[in-house]
Amino acid sequence: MKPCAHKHTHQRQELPALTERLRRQSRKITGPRAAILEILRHHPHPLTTKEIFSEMPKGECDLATIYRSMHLLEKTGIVKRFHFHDGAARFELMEEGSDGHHHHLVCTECAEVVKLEECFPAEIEQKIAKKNGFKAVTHKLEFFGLCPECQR
Amino acid sequence: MKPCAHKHTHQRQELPALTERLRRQSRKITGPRAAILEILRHHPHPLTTKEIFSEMPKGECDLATIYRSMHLLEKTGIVKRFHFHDGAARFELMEEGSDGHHHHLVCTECAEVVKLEECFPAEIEQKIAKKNGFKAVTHKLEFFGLCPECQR
DNA sequence: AGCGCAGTTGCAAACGATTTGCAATCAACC
DNA sequence: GGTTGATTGCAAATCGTTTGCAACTGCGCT
Repeated sequence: MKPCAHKHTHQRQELPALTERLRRQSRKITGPRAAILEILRHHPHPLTTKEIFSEMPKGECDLATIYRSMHLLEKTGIVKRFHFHDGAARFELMEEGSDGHHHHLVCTECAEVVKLEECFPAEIEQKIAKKNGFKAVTHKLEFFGLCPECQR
Repeated sequence: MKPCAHKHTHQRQELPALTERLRRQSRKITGPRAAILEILRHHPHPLTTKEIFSEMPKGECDLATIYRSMHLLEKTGIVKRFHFHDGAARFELMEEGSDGHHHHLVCTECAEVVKLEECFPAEIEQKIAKKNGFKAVTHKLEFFGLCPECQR
């Protein structure tokens, strides 16, 4: 996996603000959880559990703990889970308040990830829902292609 | 998993036509492969490997063989692989010639699947590709919601 | 500053989907 | 019908993830 060189427009969220969101849901701020949030704060891509694990100072916590934490963070709306081509789930910090719905453009070669503003047109989604009698319709959408670096 | 009652507009592909596509790529027509194609022919939804396996007359072939066959059929363009919410890959027969690109609307409750005609607007996809300097961009898109049956 | 306990953790074992090594078997061409 | 490389069955391995359980620890209460 090549290093990625694209620019990030995120403003990084502060750790206290993040732990506050946990605390507000009467969840404990533990070492592993703080470490995970720290890592996510410094990596503006979706990270796999394994990647988070290996970023952690010398196996500071158990893999199982990370899996459990990711479920908790997802449930409390602090991170969002994504699936790309391989089997592993990836996680990204969510800004507070936003529903976090967005999509990615992923390089099939080097796995560089660009967060996108574009989304599937709501009118068409509604039409699809109505035509088939479905309710509460959402979608999963990811784009794949060759990034500038990998096109040669 | 409830039985699904929606109407299918597919015209079913003939088995000889399917095996012919295999033969053309100098692949052998074996018992397991013919059985898999037969099962896919009669089930117009995306099926998991397990589902194909259990449709098979009294464990006629090994699970590993089905996995291997699905890779072969995918590589030769006879089936297409889909991923829905759960971990398991699903497979659907592709019509010869068509690139088979299409999407589904999946009930989150009963897993009913509707094949969709709608697709992500090509102009927007091109704009995304150009804006980020990516080439050969495609997308994965699936819709999820509550089907009419499950809305109560 | 200390207590108590529900919430958390580590560890190891269990899991489900999928892959693989290997020796036996078979489809397709001669 | 025989040859042979492709294909299969079987069992063991792998990968991502989950779980049972006993030990441990935030943090609200005193």
